[in-house]
This record gives sequence, structure tokens and C-alpha cells, in this order.
Amino acid sequence: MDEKKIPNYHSADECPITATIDVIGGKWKPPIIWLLLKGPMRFGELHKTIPTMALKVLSRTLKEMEADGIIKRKAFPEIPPRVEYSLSRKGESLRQIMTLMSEWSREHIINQVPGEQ
Amino acid sequence: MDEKKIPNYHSADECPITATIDVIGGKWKPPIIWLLLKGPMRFGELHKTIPTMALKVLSRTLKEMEADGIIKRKAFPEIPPRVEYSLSRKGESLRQIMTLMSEWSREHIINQVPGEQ
DNA sequence: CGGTATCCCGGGCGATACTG
DNA sequence: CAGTATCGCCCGGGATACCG
Repeated sequence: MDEKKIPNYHSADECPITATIDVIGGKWKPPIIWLLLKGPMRFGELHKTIPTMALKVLSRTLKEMEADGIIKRKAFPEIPPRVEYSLSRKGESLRQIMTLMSEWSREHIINQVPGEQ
Repeated sequence: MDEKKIPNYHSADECPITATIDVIGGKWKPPIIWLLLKGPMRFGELHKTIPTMALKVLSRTLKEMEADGIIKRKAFPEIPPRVEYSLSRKGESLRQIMTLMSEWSREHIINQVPGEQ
């Protein structure tokens, strides 16, 4: 088998990059991962930090990320309730990619001159 | 100024990761970048390699990527016409990120056990 | 060969109100 | 405090036909 052979994509999902983007992409997953890389956060903390994100969307997004196995949800049986979200080991393994993407945007997007290559 | 201060996101666009995902994300940009990292390709070649992608969508996506400055379009004044697409220097600078994302999907998505962390 | 033009659909995303 | 329920919109993505 030729390792350099160009593959045929009968579906976008066959691309390994797409598989990863499906997990870290979408409108709100990037900022959430970026925040949780600094440490665990409560639901309300996330809401206050990203105030423009609707509660339902935050809740739904966190569930998706939990289902993907990149974050962990820990509920404390207290009154009032407290729920803490943190990255799983799988989520932590994204740190290098996230850091590189952050650096790439600083170097290639912020303050870029249109038409520049 | 505290470098470790947690930022407030009044918009998703303020996240540096989002800025990068906007350039490399979407349904078809990942496979196109992944292919062009192996070398330049003609329009028809891309179409044959990703046959499920509608021509209009391929055309539109390539234009967006050209506008973002990550690919270059070279038209040869021949009959029949020939157009070659290749990564710009800025596109090439994504290689490490793409490679890491490809490896990440191999290690964490393909053949993963549901529920595993 | 390498595209545009036109029309269209589904789902990601969201605003608001309510609840254990 | 930490969520659900309900309702709805926008737009990325797409099928088909046509053009230089």
C-alpha cells in the first residue's frame, strides 16, 4: 500500500481533520475549551464569562462536549446546587492544538493586512 | 495587567481559537487543506477526489479560502483552461496544526470505546 | 475545463419564560 | 443555582441547469 496515495473522500467525515473539528468546532466549543484549560468552572461562572451565550445553548453545548468525552461534569448535592465542569484527560490532550491555534491567530489574523500572504 | 486573568467573551469571535477555526473549519475546508498539503491540485482533480461535494460548493469554498489568504489560485491561459490551487505561505503554516489534529483523531476518535475517557 | 445562476432545505443557533 | 420547554430564524450547504 502506498502511504502517499491521495485518498478519495466520498464523505467529508472520512477526513481525519474533520473528525477533530467536529469535536472542538462549532460556535461556542472553542471559548469553553479555552476557558477550561485554565481550570474548572461552574455553570454560572461560564455563563457570566460568556454572557452573550444563551443558557440553553450553554447547557446543550456542555452536554455535547460531555458526550464526546472531553469534559467532565461534577454535581455537588448541596442547596443551592453546585455543578463544576472540567476537562477530562481526553480534553486536556487538546492543549497543544489549542495553544498552537491561538498562536496562529495572533500571528496570521489579528491586525493582518488584507491581500497579504 | 494580570496575564492569567480570565477574559470575558461578549462575542465568540473574541476567542483566538474561534478566529482560527473560522479559517480552517466548515464542512469542506479540512479535506481541501489536507489534500493541498500534499501538493497543488487542479479544480477538476479536487472535484474527482471529493466527488460528493457539489461544484458550486467547491467553487465557493475555494474563493473563501483564497480571500482568507491560505490558498493561491493560478489560471493558465490555455485552451482548454487549466487552474491550479495550492497553499500559500500562510496556508503552509497550518501544517503542524493539521498534522496534530490528524494524529489526535487517530488516537482519540477512531475505534474509541463509548464512555471511555 | 472550470466555473455561475437560481432556487431551496435542514439544523445549528438563539430569545424568552419557566422550574426543582 | 443550574438548568428545561417552547418556538423560531438565519445561513451554510446543496441539486440542477447553464455559460465562456
